Amino acid sequence: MASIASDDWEGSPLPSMVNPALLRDTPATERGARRRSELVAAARKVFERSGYLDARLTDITKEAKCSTGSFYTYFKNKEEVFAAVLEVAQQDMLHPGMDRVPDSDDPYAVLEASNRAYLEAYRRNAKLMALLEQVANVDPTFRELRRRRGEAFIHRNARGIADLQKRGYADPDLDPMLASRALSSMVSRVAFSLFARSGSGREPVDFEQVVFTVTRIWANGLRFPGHA
Amino acid sequence: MASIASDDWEGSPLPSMVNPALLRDTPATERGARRRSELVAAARKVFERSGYLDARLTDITKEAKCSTGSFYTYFKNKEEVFAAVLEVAQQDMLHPGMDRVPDSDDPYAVLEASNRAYLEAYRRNAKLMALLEQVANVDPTFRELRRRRGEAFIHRNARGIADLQKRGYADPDLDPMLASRALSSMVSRVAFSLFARSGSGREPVDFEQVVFTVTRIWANGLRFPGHA
Amino acid sequence: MASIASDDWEGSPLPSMVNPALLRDTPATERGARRRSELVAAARKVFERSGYLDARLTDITKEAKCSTGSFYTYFKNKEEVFAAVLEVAQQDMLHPGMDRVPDSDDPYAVLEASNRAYLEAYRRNAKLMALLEQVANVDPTFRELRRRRGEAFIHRNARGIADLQKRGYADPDLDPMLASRALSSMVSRVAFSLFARSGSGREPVDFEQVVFTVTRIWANGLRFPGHA
Amino acid sequence: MASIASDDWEGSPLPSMVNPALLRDTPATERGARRRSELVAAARKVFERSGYLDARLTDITKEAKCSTGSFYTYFKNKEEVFAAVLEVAQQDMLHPGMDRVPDSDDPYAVLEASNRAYLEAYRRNAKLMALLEQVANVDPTFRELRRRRGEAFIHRNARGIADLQKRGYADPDLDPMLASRALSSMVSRVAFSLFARSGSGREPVDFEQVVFTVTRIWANGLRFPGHA
DNA sequence: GATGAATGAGGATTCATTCAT
DNA sequence: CATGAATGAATCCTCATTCAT
Repeated sequence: MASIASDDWEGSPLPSMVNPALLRDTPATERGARRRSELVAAARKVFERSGYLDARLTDITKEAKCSTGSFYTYFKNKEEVFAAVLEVAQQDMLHPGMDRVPDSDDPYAVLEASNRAYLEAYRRNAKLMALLEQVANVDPTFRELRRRRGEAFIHRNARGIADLQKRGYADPDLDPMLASRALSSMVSRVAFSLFARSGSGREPVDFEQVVFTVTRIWANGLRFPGHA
Repeated sequence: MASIASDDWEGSPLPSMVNPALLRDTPATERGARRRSELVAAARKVFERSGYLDARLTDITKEAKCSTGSFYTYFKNKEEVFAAVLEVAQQDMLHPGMDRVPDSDDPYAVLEASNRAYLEAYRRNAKLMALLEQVANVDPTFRELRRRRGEAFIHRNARGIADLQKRGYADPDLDPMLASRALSSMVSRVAFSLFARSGSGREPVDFEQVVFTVTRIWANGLRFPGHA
Repeated sequence: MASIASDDWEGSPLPSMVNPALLRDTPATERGARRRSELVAAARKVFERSGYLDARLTDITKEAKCSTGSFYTYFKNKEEVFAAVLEVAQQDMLHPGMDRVPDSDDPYAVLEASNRAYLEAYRRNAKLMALLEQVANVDPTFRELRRRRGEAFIHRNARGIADLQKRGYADPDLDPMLASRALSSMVSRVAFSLFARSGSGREPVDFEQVVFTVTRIWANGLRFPGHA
Repeated sequence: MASIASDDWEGSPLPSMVNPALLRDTPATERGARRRSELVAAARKVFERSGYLDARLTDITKEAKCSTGSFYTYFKNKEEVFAAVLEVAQQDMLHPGMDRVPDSDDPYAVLEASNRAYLEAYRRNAKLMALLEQVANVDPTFRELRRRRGEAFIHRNARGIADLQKRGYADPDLDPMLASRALSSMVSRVAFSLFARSGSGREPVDFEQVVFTVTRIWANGLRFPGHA
């Protein structure tokens, strides 16, 4: 039970996070590769600054100091650059500290480490996650992407829960799938509301306490044994 | 502890769900009132069909069988009709079955009734909720509206949790505010993912089981006593 | 046998020459109708001046002294204005002098009158015909339009030829359909090459001689009797 | 009277069908020659597939498996490749069976053989002919090319007709030039409408019957003697 | 000679909002 | 109050051609 959030895609088991149909061939020359990177970086900057909808293609090219045409050498449209931005971000979101998770027998410890890793990654990429949320609510392609990712997590966590139930470590009355959906949603949503939202007057939260809280509720919720 | 979800606005304590600044005076004549209603109904239909962004004002006037100009007699812009649509929907979202909630001493029963009422209302207005989600991610006004509503719920539920803790009915190690945020998020997000998303291949869920699951996890999560 | 040309649409039996799908509703107000007419007139002028491909929508609106947006109030795109231009032109192309055709028993006289009427109409609308030729070679919609018109004529003339054959007035060895195609093509193509082409160094032709020639060849070709 | 169609260029008396100004020097190396051929072949394929206007230069280079830059080594622009394509096609259009035409005294036999040869060549190169038609209606250079060719044919055939008239074999009332224009147009246009148009629901025609029909009408039209 | 990345002018189209009738 | 025509700023995208490598 190493991943814990739904509606998200951290720890994706797939080689590429985004629909490969949205990605085209790698540039042939090195100059091309460099230019492409510049565009992706510029796009991320612009997206994070202005949001997906308000980002104009010319903003991106201006930021990348290149012509409009060059943009179209590498991407078909805004959707496609955004996919590329996500693709790059995936490197960072990919269980970066998962190795630190003790493969111990203590389900609580595993859960906590897992949650911490997830929340850290989320916080690091908060703006991008907010962006994804925005885009998913606007572009069917990314809505579907988000949905599929979420379901994958829910299924994975559901298997973990079923396993715990079998071993007598979790409330047997709960439907694993539904419980997984509820708990996974909880984590991802807490992350979103605490990190992703550009807080108007949001007071900073104690990160460790967030980890503790979601982990504790998760454990309690399933009735992990031995946590008086 | 009668309300349970965050990021949402069911059970709003405020007289009007939406920023009053967005609402203008009631039309003088009765014909005016009727025309306004027709426009709001048309707007809701169009919004639900096409989404907020893709809805054109002319779609709405066409649906309402009136002229473009008339629209501006009653609303300043898209934002304002959307506020009016929400305003109307609030009638239905407002704890419609809250009366049925037994004001018993059993926190579990109260919680379950509360969750059921929330989820029922959510399901009834699923399309509109999805819409609000979409708009909130696009229009700062509604983003702020959603945020404030959510925080209000979280605060209310947090008070309930603190109270239970005081009475020895809930895990004293949890921070009431954070726990509330987590659990409230869980419910609203489960509702969103099950009801609001136009599921491509979503299999229908057993509504009662959803109620049971979120309630059970909530109770477990807080360690309600006496639920073997 | 009153019509004689193929690949063309003079004397169309249909109420509207152009695909009705390309035409939208009539403007509601009179001002609208006027504006629409102005745009159609402007479009015709621009098309004849610059050709279909080189005509920019802004040229048309500039010529009509109205804004870009107004264009789109009445037409969806260039294709649609062009259809409207054709629609208007049809009034003039429609057997304008057909009444003068003596309904005599003399097939030759009928044929000659028919050819004269056709060629006159063609000459009057020469620029537009050249335009249609150009557009048909570029836009599938109009290619199909031209084809259907042409075939209609060929069929009609084929019936006339078959009738003459039955009455012993025409070479019985000829296949009516193929003969019709050949002769109809001849007339329309002669008209095109003499009138429609913006002649660089074209010397003017004697119109009556053209009428005589195509009629004579047509009659000879079918072996009308009695024309020593 | 060996050639019979106008608006076309079969049987060209000129060494090169296209304006020599459009053709540049032969490549020096053999590799260069091969590359050029590949480009021409690719261009023809692309033009026939997409039409002249929709053909992008990159489509051609992609088809030829070479770089954009290489294209410009051999051609100045689209116009120039198209000229090269025509140049190559000319080999095939050149009266390939003209030798088989019996140089008999029977004008009808000569005419029939000539028509057959023309129609065969047209059918073989149908797509290219449709293309030329398209380009001629768009590009002044090729419009002029087509016109000049057509006029050359008309003149040649007019001389033939005048000769027949002198020998008492043809209707003396006809103006040779106009009659030639009409009859030549007939043949080329029949060929175009039967072979060049990608027929939506075009039923296949009996080729020999086409030859017979146009020949018979031509002969009748001029009043060849002895064809009861 | 070959390559393919870079350029950027140019045109179509949308739709919220105004205002004359 | 109702109507619906008029407006035009604002962007996206194409693709022939050039030129550095």
